[in-house]
Amino acid sequence: MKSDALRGHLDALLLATLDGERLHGYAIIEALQRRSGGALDLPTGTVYPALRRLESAGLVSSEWSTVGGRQRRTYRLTRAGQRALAAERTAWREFTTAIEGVLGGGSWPAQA
Amino acid sequence: MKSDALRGHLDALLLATLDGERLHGYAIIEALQRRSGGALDLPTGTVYPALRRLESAGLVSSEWSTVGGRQRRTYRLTRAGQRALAAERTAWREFTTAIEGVLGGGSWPAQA
DNA sequence: CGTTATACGTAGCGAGCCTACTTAACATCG
DNA sequence: CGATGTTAAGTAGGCTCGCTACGTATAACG
Repeated sequence: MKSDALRGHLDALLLATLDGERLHGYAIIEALQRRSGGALDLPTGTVYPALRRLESAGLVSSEWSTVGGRQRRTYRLTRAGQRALAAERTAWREFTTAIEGVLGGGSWPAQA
Repeated sequence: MKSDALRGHLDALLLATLDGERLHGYAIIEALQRRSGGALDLPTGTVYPALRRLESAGLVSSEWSTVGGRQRRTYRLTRAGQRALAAERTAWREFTTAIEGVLGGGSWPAQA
């Protein structure tokens, strides 16, 4: 998978991963792998800064917890994050509809 | 529509637009608007350089034709371009499957 | 004690789309 | 005939954002 295909959709992925559960960064990466059937394998250098961005945008919040001596920063969605997630899902549907309108028919059977 | 959502999918759009018909740049932009239901309104500064890239990659070829004194560069898919389009369509399906695996269920009903 | 896995993080690069601009022919209106 | 608008093609430069390449630290395992 081309890596710039993700452009503009990363936030939606992260928000969706945190929908309904609290996870720390490393676990988010693993959850993305699992849910995408192995297609998404995001490097830490992609995910951690993105989580920071989301936090400073007020869409997620985080807490430090020390588990077995290791520091883990656990994230969860804020109220605004849940709203943003809903908006992202709508935007995703509009986006795929637009692209598939073009990719779709190929020779394009006019109005159908 | 966020403009960077397009990132990495523009080539697929252009190739698909040229699938089965020969168009010049301006007409490609109009065709994209039409087929996407108005959602895609790409500026010339996006489309023209992209077409040049595709041409130097051997995926499209172009011919100058002078219509009423105006120069029009008409593009069409090459054989390699048709193969690339098929690959792009497959990649698109994989991409959306991956994203929807994450966005999809929300609280994620495990295996279904 | 060395290596691997877990876990977090930053600096800087690069691809690629967009903004802003330029050029040019023709049509229409005043 | 000059001005304005439409069709048509193009380039230069900027900016965003994910990625590569690092660096840090603890625990587990041999």
